[in-house]
Amino acid sequence: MNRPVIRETPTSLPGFRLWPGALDAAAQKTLMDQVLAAAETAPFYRPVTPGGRPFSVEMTGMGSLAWVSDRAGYRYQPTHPVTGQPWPPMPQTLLDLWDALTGWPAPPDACLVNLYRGEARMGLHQDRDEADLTAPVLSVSLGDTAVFRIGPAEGGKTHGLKLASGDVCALMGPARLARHGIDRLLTGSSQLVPGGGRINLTLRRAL
DNA sequence: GAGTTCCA
DNA sequence: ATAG
Repeated sequence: MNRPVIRETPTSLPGFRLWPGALDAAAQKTLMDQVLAAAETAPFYRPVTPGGRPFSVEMTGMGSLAWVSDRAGYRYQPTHPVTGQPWPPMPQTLLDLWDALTGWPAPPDACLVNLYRGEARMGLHQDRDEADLTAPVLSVSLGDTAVFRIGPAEGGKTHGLKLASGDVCALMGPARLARHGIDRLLTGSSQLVPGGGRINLTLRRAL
């Protein structure tokens, strides 16, 4: 990355790690441009749940695999569901960030790109569609600040925190299966995403 | 606003 | 049935 991580904020949930401002403005812009370039060939689309209800977020992906949802269920697949083309490659900056922050010995093979605009949100859920549930999940926030909600895997009390552009967080170890979601955006808090909104990059090992 | 339960 |  252009710039090393400055600090890690302690959190009350063991295994949930937060690096506020891990990416400086220049690194955010570089990454934003890379995501927009990827979206030229892998356009954002709106998935549906297995029950046929549309998501409020739009999605695309990068890397050898990306997570998709449709009437057939949840899965990782190697191609864009609309174009049928392979996902664009994962930017090297993301592979470097994964190495630097997680130290996991194998690189991520999937990067889900979620676009939040307006009232878009993501209900509380667990990431459990990956083959190896011990590998970390790394999340990069770009654009508008969002209220992120997280709580224990077993259920119980959750708490909300703001994730701003350039913040990076991880679910690892005992927090790997933590319940988490996005309550709402603070619309207009950033100008990074063209047309406004927030883009979240989620790096995972799907296989 | 936060947290729980239910529905499908 | 699902991250709705």
